[in-house]
Amino acid sequence: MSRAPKTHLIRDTNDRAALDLMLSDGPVTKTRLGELVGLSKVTAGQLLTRLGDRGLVQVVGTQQGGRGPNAALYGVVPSAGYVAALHIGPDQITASVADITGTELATGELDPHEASDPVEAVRATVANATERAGITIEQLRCLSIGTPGMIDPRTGDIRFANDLPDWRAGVLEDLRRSFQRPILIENDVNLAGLAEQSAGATHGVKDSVLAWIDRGLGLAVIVDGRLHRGAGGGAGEIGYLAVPGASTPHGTDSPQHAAFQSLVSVEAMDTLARAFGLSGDGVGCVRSAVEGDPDAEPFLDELARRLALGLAGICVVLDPELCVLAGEVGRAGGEVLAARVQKAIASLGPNVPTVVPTAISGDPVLRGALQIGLDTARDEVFSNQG
Amino acid sequence: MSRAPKTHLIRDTNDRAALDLMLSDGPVTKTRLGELVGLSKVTAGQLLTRLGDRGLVQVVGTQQGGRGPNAALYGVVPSAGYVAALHIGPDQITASVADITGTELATGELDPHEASDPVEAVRATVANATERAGITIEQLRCLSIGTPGMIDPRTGDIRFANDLPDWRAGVLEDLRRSFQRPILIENDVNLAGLAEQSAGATHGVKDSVLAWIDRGLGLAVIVDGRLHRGAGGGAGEIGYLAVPGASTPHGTDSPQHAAFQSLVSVEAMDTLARAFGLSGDGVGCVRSAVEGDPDAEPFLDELARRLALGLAGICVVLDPELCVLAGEVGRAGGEVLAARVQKAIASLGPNVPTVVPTAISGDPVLRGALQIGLDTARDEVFSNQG
DNA sequence: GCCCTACTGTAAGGTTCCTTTACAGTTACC
DNA sequence: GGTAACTGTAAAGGAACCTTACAGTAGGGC
Repeated sequence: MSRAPKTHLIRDTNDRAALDLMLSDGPVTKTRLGELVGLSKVTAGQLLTRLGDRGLVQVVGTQQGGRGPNAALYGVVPSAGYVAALHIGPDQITASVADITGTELATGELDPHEASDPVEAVRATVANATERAGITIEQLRCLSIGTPGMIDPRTGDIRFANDLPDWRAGVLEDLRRSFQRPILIENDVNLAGLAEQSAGATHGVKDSVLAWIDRGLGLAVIVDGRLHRGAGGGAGEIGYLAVPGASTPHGTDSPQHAAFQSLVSVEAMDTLARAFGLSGDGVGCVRSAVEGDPDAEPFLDELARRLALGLAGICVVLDPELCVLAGEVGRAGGEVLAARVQKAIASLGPNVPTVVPTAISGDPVLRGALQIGLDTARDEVFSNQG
Repeated sequence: MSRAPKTHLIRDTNDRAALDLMLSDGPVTKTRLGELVGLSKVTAGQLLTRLGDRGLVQVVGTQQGGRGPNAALYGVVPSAGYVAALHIGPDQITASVADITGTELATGELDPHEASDPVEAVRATVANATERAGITIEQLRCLSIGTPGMIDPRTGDIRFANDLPDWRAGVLEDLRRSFQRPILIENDVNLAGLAEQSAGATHGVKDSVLAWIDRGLGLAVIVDGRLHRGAGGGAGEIGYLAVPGASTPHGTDSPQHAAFQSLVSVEAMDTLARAFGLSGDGVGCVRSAVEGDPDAEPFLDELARRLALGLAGICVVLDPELCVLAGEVGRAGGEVLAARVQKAIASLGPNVPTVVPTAISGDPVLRGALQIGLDTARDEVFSNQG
């Protein structure tokens, strides 16, 4: 350990606790801040003066009502820093810009086919969003990016993303060089899991999983309140999961033709719907079934059974408290599908989680990306090192 | 956050860091302690005086060599506390007594059929071990117990243990009443995983799993350096894992006839050995194969293939860095089996951990139980509350 | 054999950070 | 109009750590 003055540590900790508190609970008075952080009124006042001098907090109003003078309310200065978050999909790139308080200022979009390479695509989308937000790219403290594929947790770089041919190892370095600031790349499903945890169905739950059922299949694993990425960033790649009734997967081919992926996913469900004599695509049939169409009932049961086959294995390994169904299929299936999946899991093993549909509105991947971007931006802006 | 004097926290932290350091690195001088904990020589001296007054550390010798006066070496007082650890098996109960430094003083054994109930069995075995260690039961700060079955992480009580009919919910309460001190009950496979992590193959590894292949089948999941128990304590009950090629499990029957358990385990291997025309039991055949018997080769290959079918699913979900094969089969299979399992996993999915045999000698369950017992005893003895 | 260097261990004084106490000033309620 | 409850600041104090200083001890070089 460093021989550094250890007493600074406690002040830094208190400063950061106060900032986090103002971010989560909104503006507070000196006295209330002291109570919440565990400091005396006097020390809380000194703390706020200090943060005010650094330009991080300001008086944002006065508290009305109650006896005595109207206490000043202190809040975090929104312009202390900005972040940009992106969701990279095969056919669309979405960006969102927010200030340090987490307030979303503007969004931007781009068709990736319009850009020659990832760096150009990111730069164009971010430029679009920052312009609408009325800030410059230079004011961004951090860029966070959600993509399909596997990210190496050691380097933070992409290992491979099947659906995005241009996004391969080295992209991180290119982006860092181009933007000259922290860049975070994270798997899209993992980000959806983080979004669910910070503002959705798994909020406050220690151990949970989020199953992403869409074109691809994925799983976000939350253990003890933290996202588990795995040694090589491959945790949750359940498209490859061997499931009884599917053909045994082989090698590291695309999971499209392997295992769990062959049973569920949007494509597999289209096929399944036809097999049940239904018209329309799989997701449409899920919606019909949820809305009460009796013809689509057996189809929904079979879908629940298939999902349970894979999820039961996951529950046997992890025993999560909660299992969220997300992605287009999870959202379409809603409470009805979730209840059936839970029942089917119960028939397959001893560990039965509560199964629920996602509770995030909007794009959960973008939301999660914003989350991790804000986390690192705050670490940077609020730290006393700079 | 309590309004309590926050400044005590830093002193307590330093005291504890010093104690942990003396436990892991052995006796140290004042000056060296200061360097390692990050304190000045003066403060380190005050710290040691304080801990000496509390009877926790003492001078255990002097450092020879080097200039100047021979510095006094300070170490933790072994008699500051004792713990007992137990491993409950269907046919044998083993106990081990250690002092607060982790030095094992004595062991004891008992045939559980000699005792009328769990409390009696534990009391008799512990009495045996403490007597041999030259201490009394009253000197024990904590008892830790490893059993098969599921433990509820909320209450710490047993939910059920198929192999131990007398060990059921309520045992924890009975033991607490009888011994009037902290009692910890933990799943045996989880304890083996902890032992492996603190002194075995997964030492220093953040994400790992330990597969226990014996009469029963189990998995210890270590995520980010910490044991993952699951919401209901059911994480790692992989006997129920659905695996292609095994019959689909059903309900919460004993896993004996279900899924992964039906493919591997000592009994399944006996059957498998006969099917391959081998004489002797399954474990014996594993040993023969490892020692180079060509007739047993195909048997070992099939065993590795079966293990990989289940482990591949686990790797797809968790992507561990290391996978340990433990239990009687894992130990017998050694490096040879581990290498084949790793190769087989590589053919089944994208996440391939390093597969190794257990590196713990002796009873890993007892070792793990001692570990958690020492952890809580130290928390208690070293805390400043009492 | 002597001196220098490097180390131990303690004493004295200083810094940082937080706390309590005190008080002047402000507002709501009775 | 008085009292109670609150805000915000000033002054004094305590807890924990730090540096500096110094007396004393052991090894190494000449």
